[in-house]
Parts: sequence; structure tokens; C-alpha cells
Amino acid sequence: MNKPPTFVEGLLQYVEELKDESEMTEKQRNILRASVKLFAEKGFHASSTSEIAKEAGVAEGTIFRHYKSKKDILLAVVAPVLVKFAAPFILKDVREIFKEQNNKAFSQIVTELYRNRIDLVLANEKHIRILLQEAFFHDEIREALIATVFTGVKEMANKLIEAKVEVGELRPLPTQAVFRAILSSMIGLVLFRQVLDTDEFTQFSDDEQIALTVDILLNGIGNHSI
Amino acid sequence: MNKPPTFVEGLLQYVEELKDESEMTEKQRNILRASVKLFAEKGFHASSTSEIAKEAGVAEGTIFRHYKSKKDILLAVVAPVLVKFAAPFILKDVREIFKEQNNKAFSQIVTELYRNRIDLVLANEKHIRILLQEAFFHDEIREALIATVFTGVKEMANKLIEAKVEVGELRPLPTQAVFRAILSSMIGLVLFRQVLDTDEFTQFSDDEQIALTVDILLNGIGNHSI
DNA sequence: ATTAAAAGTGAGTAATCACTCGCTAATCAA
DNA sequence: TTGATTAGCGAGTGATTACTCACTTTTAAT
Repeated sequence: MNKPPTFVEGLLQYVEELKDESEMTEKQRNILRASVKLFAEKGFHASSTSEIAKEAGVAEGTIFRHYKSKKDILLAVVAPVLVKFAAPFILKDVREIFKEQNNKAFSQIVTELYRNRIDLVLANEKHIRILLQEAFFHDEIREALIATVFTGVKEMANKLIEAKVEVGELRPLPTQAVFRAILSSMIGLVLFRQVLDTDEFTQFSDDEQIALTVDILLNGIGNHSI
Repeated sequence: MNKPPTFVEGLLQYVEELKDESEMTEKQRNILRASVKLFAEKGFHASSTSEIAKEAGVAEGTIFRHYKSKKDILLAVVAPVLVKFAAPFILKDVREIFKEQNNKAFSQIVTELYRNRIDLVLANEKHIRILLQEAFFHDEIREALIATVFTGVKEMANKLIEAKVEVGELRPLPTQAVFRAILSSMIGLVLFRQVLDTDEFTQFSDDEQIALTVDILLNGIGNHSI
């Protein structure tokens, strides 16, 4: 329900308030680490505060010294990942793409984007798992997730797409359909890698998979050589 | 971990044992209906048996007369959807696709598949939501889901893809990459429609969205008219 | 060294959890 | 009508839940 600019501002503001890991107590870091482990394994609701305390090697009261409720722990776990999702778009890519947008081929931009997102997922596997799980139930998390990986990106992507269509690099399709195709391929790439990881998938390296995906995204699977 | 044929057999066998809705008591149907509602809204773990009883207008003891545990309710809710997922592939499509596979253009087959899957999701929205949610935590459900929408389909799809490559209708890409592209587009289609449903998405009808998606899948988004 | 604030503790709280059991009501074949 | 099986009930079970609070220990500035 937030307007996209409001959200990004709000997210960045919330991060300001977030404690840096370095200025946490040893015990508090243990609580977070234990929560990540348990939430990822059994889910938020199925993990009890007594379990978290035990896993963290801490008295149960200590948890509530730092987090005023169990849900507060969840938000503390999940918020940094949302920031990581949004950050590359907000900071790096916005500048690069819009200031040198004609330097790079569209395929190269998408290739770099896919590589970046796969690395992000690999580096934050458990957190992202928790994020997706709980997005089902908690409205704030779902809205933040959608705003981060979708709304916040869409406007920027659409401008790029329209620019590339004008230049003649892309077909003049509805922008929204092109955006969906790019995002779908990305999701499929990550999903197959992480969830549906079968024998034959591993016969290609990540970069080969990305190259294949980008090739198909740009050229399709149909044969037009005739 | 099940071998694909074993799974399908097992699933169909389990369905045999499943009570038909018609031979359920009024109260039992209410229990299932209430469970679907609550599980979809707040998740399995966050829904208590006392809530279910209240929502169903039933004594709590009645629940355990029909289901020996809370998890049993979940399985009773989820199993029929898994069957619906698998059934069209097992029964209808296998025959149609393999016996008249050269009659239909690949684009037409995919179009019909997408239409079918969207309808399936629309007709079973809550159940599928529950299915996806709980697939995170319950190994049996996740394995059954993967086997149903993935493993069970993959072999069949691969044969079709390879046949269409030989005929020259599809580019000679790695089969697995083509399969992923088809599945990714389908997931994206449903995901955008159900979750990321924004203003401009509604400016196209479902069938227009499908047509666009299939067009992009077959031809890509790159411009090769030059 | 003093002292105030912050971190840490663990027994204790009421509420809720999934589930049981002894009971009555309804169903139905013989 | 009888007898037996199934459906339905709801108070009661011990275990567990998120969270509190009075208390001790640690930290750190003066």
C-alpha cells in the first residue's frame, strides 16, 4: 500500500535504526544466529523461544531483553536481506544502467543482473528461505518483499526496456510483458538451481545456465532459420 | 526420493483410500472447509484445532474422531490438489500429445497447457496456497509436489521437446534449458496474475497474456528484423 | 572507588496447545 | 425392536507457549 518512493525511504530509514552486527553483544548475535537456523528449518511459528534460547546458549529472558516480542526477532532477521535485495538496484545499477545505458548490450545487462541475483541468493540462502516462507502470512513482510524485488525495480526496468525498444535492440512488445519475461527467467533460474536441482542440471555451470537463459530470453526457443 | 513411476502409483493408490466428499458427514465437510480457510489465512502451525472446531461449528473432539492428528487434516486438504495437478498430465495430455503430437503446433500445445494451469490455480487458489506454504516444512509434501509438477512432467515434456527439435520446429538447444524456459514462463504467468497483480496487468485479458508469453517464449524479446 | 545503566538470569505466569475419554445421539442391518 | 457400530460431544489432560519480573552480574563513565 506504500507508494514506492515512500517504501525505499522507509526501508533505508529502518536500516539506520537497525543495530550493526558489530555493536551487538555476543549473546545477541547468538540469538539471531539460532533464530535463523531454527526459522529456516522449521518455520517461525514452529520454533519456540525456549528452543531459540537453548540453541543460542542463553536464558530465555535474555531474548526479551533485546527483542520485545518473538515477531521482533523475525523482523530483525528479515530486514537486512530486504535491504540487500534493494540495494544493488538503488545504488549501483541505477547509476550504471542509466548513465551508460547505451554502452552495454541488453543481453549483457541481463546477464550481469542474473549473475548478481544468483550470488545474492547463494550468500543468503537461509534468510531468503525465511523471507519467502513468512511473506505468506505477514502482510508487512510480503509488501516489503514485493516492493523490493518488484515495484522498486519495475519502473527502472521499464525505462530501460523502452529505451532499448526505441534503439531497436528489443522488439516493440508491451513493456509489462517484457518485464515479466525477464523476471520469470530469473526466478526460474534460481528456482531450478536451488529447489529443483536434478542430475542433469549440474552438467552445466552457473554461467552456462545464465548464458542459455539469456539466449532463450532474447531469441526464443522457436526455430526461424528456415 | 521416490522413483517417478512409484510416486504416481502411490498417489493414485492414496486417492483410492481418500474418502469421497459425498460420503462424508456434514460435520466432516465443515471441518475440511474450515481447515482450508484457516490454513490459507494463517498457516498450518498458527491455526489451532480449537479454532478449526469453532469455525466448523463442531466440538473439538469431533475433529479427532475423523482425523487422528492435526497433520492428518493437512494431508487430507492437500492430497486432492496434488492429484488434480498430476491428473491432466497423466491422463489427458499424455494421450493427446503423444498420439497426435504432429497435429498440433508446439505453440498451440503450450498455449493450451498455460490456459489449463491458470484455470487450475484459479479453481484451487486456497489449496495451492496451503500446498506451497507447507511444502517448505514437510518433506513428504515437498517431494510429492516436486514429483507432481516437475519430475512427473519432465520426462514427458522432454520427449515432446526432442521430437519438435527433430522436426525443426524448435531450435536445437539443450532440452533441459527449453524445459526450464517453458516452466519459468508458466510460473511467471501465474505468479504475476495472482501475487504481483498490478494495475497495468489487468489491461490485458488472460488469453492475451498467454499469447504474449507464448510469443516471447518462441521468438524471444530481441529484435532480429534488421 | 562509586555508581548508574545495561546485560543476563531463571523461576514463575496465565493462556493455549493437541489430544483423550467417558459419555450420549444417531444410524442401520438383522 | 434389538444390538452394534459410528458420529458427536465437551470437560479434562499434561505439556508447552510467549512473555514477565525480581534479581544478580557486567560494563563503563566519572
